[in-house]
Amino acid sequence: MHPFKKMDKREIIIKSAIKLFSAKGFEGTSVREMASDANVNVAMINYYFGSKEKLFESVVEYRASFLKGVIAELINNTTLRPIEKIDIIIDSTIERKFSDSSFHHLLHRELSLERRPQMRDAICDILLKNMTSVKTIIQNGINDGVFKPVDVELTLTTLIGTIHYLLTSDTMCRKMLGKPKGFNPFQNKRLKERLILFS
Amino acid sequence: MHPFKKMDKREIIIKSAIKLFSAKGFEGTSVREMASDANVNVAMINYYFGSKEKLFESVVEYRASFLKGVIAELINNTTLRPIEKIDIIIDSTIERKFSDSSFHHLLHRELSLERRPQMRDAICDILLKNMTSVKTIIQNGINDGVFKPVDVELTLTTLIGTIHYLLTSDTMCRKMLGKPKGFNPFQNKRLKERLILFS
DNA sequence: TTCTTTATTAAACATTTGTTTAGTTTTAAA
DNA sequence: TTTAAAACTAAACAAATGTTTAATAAAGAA
Repeated sequence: MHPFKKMDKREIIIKSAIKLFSAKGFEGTSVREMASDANVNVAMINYYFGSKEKLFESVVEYRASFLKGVIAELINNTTLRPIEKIDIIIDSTIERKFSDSSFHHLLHRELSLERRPQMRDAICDILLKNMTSVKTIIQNGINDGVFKPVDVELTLTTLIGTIHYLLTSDTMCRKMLGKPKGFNPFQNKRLKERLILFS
Repeated sequence: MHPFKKMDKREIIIKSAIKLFSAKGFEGTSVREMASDANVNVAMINYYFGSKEKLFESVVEYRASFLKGVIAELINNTTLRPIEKIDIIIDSTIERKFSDSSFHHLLHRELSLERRPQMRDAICDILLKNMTSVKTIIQNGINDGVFKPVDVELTLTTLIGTIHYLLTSDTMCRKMLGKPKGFNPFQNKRLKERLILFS
């Protein structure tokens, strides 16, 4: 459609979109806000992306392909022990999600809305892919007798659920743990070790 | 402001607001939608509530005072064992949240938005009250030597996080567990028992 | 009844929304 | 340099938004 397009402004717009969508939600952000944040004419958004919805899809696409490489490598790795693999996955998941928690919020907020179901399913499938991979690693650990024969799905759900909850409800968590604003619960070694114990 | 107001239509509007806000978010829902859903003139919303934001506040207020009684009773109860109290709390929390999961979504979606910070803090404090109570129950169990001396805050966070996650990401969870749409993970006895084990 | 307050309505209001148009500048290959 | 595609702009567009207004209907007390 735009075979000779420059990528600069496209990417600038996407980055502004990530920032504003994350902070204000889909309907809460106007194309004019995003345009001015990106120092770009309003019409550029429709020029590059076609519509606001398409821009959102591009945002998800832009961010979606970051973590999958880590897991893919670990699956085929035979030198690392299963528990070490889980450790790495937890580490990188936590680090990445926390370093951009507003995007994490955006994702799960849109995931919970009834509008735009095709978008929700697309996001779902992307996340599900990584989960299935982690499931394989845990299952391998069980088969090798390294892990206790736990309920794999529930273990995984508990694991992700805890991380997810700590991120989405950080305000509440901070209050509950009596920590000041800006406190990163995942920098707490003890907490991470306890999370790992569940596997 | 409205000393002789009838409560009928007010409540009808609030119920429509809960439904639509839950499904479409704050900005995603128009006052006209809510008015027509409640079979009420658009102006009635501003007449009764003053503004769309005030209506939202009323919605939160309307729903906020439902569960706190259960926990308050359990705190003073001396016949039930701590583990039984936790069981009851988990049961009622799960049942209530799942029976109206769309409201749960609404709450945590608005909790994650940066706009309307005073509203977010109000919601936070309400939820925090119940949590602190549960914390007390767990702590009592530890002091009496019934529970292992676990990390109370983290245990609680894990507990709530898992429930929260199962609710907010039900679509994904269902896919992960390979269950059909409409499957209620909390009807699964085994899952509930496992959750209780964490305490 | 009369009279004042409350409830309700349809219409208009001013903004903001996403999108398009029509025109201009830039770019780069021929 | 010429030329055609791409990048970009300011302005206008139609639709939807939250809110207000002005008027009327209903209700209840005097």
